[in-house]
Amino acid sequence: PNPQSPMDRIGPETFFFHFPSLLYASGRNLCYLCFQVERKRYPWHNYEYWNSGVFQNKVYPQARCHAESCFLSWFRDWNLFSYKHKYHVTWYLSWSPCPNCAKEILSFLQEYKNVTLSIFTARLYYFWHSDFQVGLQRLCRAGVRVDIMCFEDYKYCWKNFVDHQGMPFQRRNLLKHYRHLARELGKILG
DNA sequence: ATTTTCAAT
Repeated sequence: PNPQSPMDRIGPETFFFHFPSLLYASGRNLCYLCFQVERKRYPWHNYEYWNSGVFQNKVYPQARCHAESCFLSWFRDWNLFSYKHKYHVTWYLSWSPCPNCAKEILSFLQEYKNVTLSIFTARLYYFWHSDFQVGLQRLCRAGVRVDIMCFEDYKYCWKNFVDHQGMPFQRRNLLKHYRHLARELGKILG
């Protein structure tokens, strides 16, 4: 699958359907990945905003591409990317990474030592399966920040990744099972 | 509430 360009924003209805921190999230058969990339050009500089957008997993006739994988191939193939600068990537995911994606992320970070990653996820994907737990543990051990999306994260996403047309942020049920999921993640990561 | 969730029916 060739890398596709990200979207700028998603609609409010998509955000409110796909991003609530539900424990039982039937019908969320897609995954959204909102990303922001910051760049530090010189060691004595601060990180500055560099790029942002939204990926959705893709289903090709003969292959599937999880949202994380879409981002990574886009980032790899991106000509403007430079090994000379440092990058910090932030993801806001509707589902946390599966074991395969965790593996792919880890080898990406092995390859690009100038990139660091923070993952904020709305929900934990199959969190009761041990292989999914191990994937998250490995990410954490490799220095990836892994957290459940909190109120501020939702507000940030609304502002930057939702086509809100001036509508103020509403929390609705976005944080419904936040505490439960944060506890589950805490148990997984120790 | 021990679940179906990067679809399959």
